[in-house]
Amino acid sequence: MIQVRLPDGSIRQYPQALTVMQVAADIGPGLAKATLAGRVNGRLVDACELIDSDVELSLITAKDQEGLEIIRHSCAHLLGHAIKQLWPNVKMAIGPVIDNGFYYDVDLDQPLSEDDLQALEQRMKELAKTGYDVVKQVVSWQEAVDTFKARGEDYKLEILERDIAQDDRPGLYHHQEYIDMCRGPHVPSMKHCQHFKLMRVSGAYWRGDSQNKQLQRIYGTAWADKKALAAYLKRLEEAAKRDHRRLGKQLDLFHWQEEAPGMVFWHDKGWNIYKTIEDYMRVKLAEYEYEEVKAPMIMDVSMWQKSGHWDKYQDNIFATESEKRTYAVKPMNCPGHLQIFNQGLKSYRDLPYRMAEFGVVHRNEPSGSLHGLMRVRSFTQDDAHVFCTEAQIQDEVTSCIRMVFDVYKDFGFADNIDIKLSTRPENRIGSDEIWDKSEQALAEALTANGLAYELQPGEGAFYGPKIEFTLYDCLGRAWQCGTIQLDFSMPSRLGAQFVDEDGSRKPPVMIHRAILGSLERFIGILIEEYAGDLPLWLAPQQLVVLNITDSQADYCHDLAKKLTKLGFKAKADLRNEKIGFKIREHTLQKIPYLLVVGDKEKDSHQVAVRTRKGEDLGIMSIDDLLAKLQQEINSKGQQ
RNA sequence: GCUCGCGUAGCUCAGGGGUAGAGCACUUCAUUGGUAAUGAAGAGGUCAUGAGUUCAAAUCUCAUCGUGAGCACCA
Repeated sequence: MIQVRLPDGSIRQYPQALTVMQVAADIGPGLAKATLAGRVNGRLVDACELIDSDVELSLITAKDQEGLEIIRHSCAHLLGHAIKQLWPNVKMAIGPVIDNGFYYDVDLDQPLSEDDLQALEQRMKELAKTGYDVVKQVVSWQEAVDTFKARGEDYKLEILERDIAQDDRPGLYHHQEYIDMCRGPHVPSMKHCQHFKLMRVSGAYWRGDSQNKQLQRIYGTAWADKKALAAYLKRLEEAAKRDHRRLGKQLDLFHWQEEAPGMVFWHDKGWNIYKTIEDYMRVKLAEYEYEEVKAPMIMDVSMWQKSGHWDKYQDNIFATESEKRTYAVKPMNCPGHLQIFNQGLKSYRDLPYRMAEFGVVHRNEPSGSLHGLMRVRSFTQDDAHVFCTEAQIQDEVTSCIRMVFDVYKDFGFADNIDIKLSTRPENRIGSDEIWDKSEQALAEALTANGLAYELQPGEGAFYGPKIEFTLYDCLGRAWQCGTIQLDFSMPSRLGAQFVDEDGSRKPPVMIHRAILGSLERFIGILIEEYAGDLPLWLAPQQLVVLNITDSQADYCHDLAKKLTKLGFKAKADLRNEKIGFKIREHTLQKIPYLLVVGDKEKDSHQVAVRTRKGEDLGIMSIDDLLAKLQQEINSKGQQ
C-alpha cells in the first residue's frame, strides 16, 4: 500500500502507484479541476507525476503563489505556441516567470509591432480557449537534442549543450504541435491560462551579454482570474500617477531640457525639498561627528590616473582642456578627500577621521540608462570617507549602518529597504588577501547588527566590496541609495599615511559611505513613495492662507508673513477667485494645510483649516495651529 | 550604447499629403463669491532639428537630438 499524507494530517492509502492528479480526483472532482501541480515531499512536481512510494503531498492550485507562478510559466509556453503559428521561423530562447508575469525572448528577423503584439495575444486567447491538455514527456538528453535540431531551435540546443548534463532527463512539454523544454511544473491544461495580457516588446541580449545577439523580449502579465488581472492593470495606472517625472512637472519642482540631458533644472519648490534634506543631513553629520569639506570640481587628469578611475571609467568621465592640460570633472569625491587628509601629518590619535561632503559629481552615463531623477549625469552625493585603522573598521561600519537606519526612519523608510552585500568584481585593484579581509569585515558588521542581506557576488566596486541599501520606485524598480564600501587600496595609491603608536607610518583604511546616496535619486524615491504628498517637514510649501473676499486680504497677507517669520513655508493667495477654485488649485498642488479666512475667522483671529486630503479640521486659533504643525514637523516621516 | 515606440500651443492630447485643432493655463473685462473649476472676450504654434520624395510634407523616407519601456552599463 502507498500512503499519501496530506497537509491536514490525513492519510490516504492506495493499492498501487498513481499520479498527483489521481489523488486530487480521489479527494474530489472540484479539487481535481483546480489542481495545477503538486508538492511531493517538499518538491514541486507536475500533476502527472507518478507517486509510487509513501509521500507527503500538497496540491497546488491558483490560490497558491506557486500556482500563480505555474500559470505564468505556462503562459510563456502558450506565447511560444502562438508565435510559432504566426511566425514559423521564429526561434525560441528563454521564457521565465517574473514578478506579475512572464516574458519570452525570441529571435525573429522582423521587429514586432504593436499590431503584431495584438495579433499574437489574440492567437494566444484562441488557443487557450480550446483548453487543450498539456502533455509532459521526459526524454533522454539525446532525444531532446534530436527534437530541437529537427525544429531548428538553436537556442534550446545551446541550452542543452551548455547547461544540461548529458545524463539528465529533460522534460518536454507538448502544447499540441508546439514543444518547449522546461524543468516545470506546468499546468495540466490550458483551461488554467485564460487571464493574461501582452504588455510590450523590447530588446534583450542573449544570455544577458551585450556581445551577443539582441533578441526581442515579449513581456506579458498573467493572473488566476479576470478580477486579479484588472486589478493589476489598475495598479499600474495608479503607479503612473506617482511617477516623480510627472509629479515634478505638475508640482513645479524641476524640469529637463534637451541641452542638458541627464541634468536637472531645479525650480524653487524642488530646490526647497533639496535644501531641507541637506540641512537635515548637516544636523545628522554633527550628531555622528563628521567634519564637512568641499573639494574642487575639476582636477588634473593625473589625479584620476593615480586613483585608478581614469583606467576603469575614462568613457564616463567628462574632461576638459586648458593650457595643454587635461582636467577631469570629478566623478567621485574620494580623491579630493584624500588630498585634504594628506595635508599635515596624521597620527593614529586623529583616527577615525570622518570627512563629509555634499559632493557634486558628474558621470557621463550611457544615454539609454538615464531615468528622471533616478539616473542622472550630474548629482549630489551625501558622501563621506572615514579614515581609520583596521581595528576600528567594525565600529565605524556599525556606526554607518546605524546612521543609515536612523536617517531612513525619519524619511518614513523602514521595512521597504533591502540590504545587499556586493563582493569582488573581475575588474579590480588590490590583492585577494585584502579582498578576503574586506568582504569578511562587511559581512561581520551586518551579522553583528542582526541584519539579513542578499549576497551579490562580483558586484563590488573596483577598489572594494560594498553594502548597498536599496529602495524601490512606484513600479517596484530597485535603486541603490545608501552604500558602505571598504577600501584598502586607494589610500596607499594616493599616498595617505598616519603615524601609528609604534612610530611607523601606515596607510589608513578608508570607508566610503553615503546615506541617501544621490540626493536627486533619493528625492525621486521620496516623491514616488508619498505620491507627491510629502510629509510636512519636507513639503516645499506647507501652508497657504486663502481669503474669501478682499476684506480679509490684509489679514491673510499679515498672517502668511507671520507664519513665514516663525519658520513655516507659507504663502497667501489673495487672487480674486472663488474659494472653491483656490481650494481646488492648492489641493492639486498638494499643499498640506489650507487656511481659509473669512470675516468670521478674521474677527476672532482664527483660521478654518483644511488638509490636502480634503479633511475639514474646523476653526482653530493660530496658537493651536502652530502647536499642531510643530508636533507634526517634529515627528518627521515617522507616524 | 542596443532594440522598439514617441516628439503638434505653457500643460494634457486629437489630427494625419492640399493654408493647424480641443480642453486647461495665459491676457483683458465683468463678478467679492464660505471649502475641488464664475462668466465673456482675446492672444498664442517654422507640428524637435536637418536632408530627401512630391506640383504640394506636420503627415511619407532617411539621419540627428531628446524622450519612454526594456536590455547592457551603474566607481
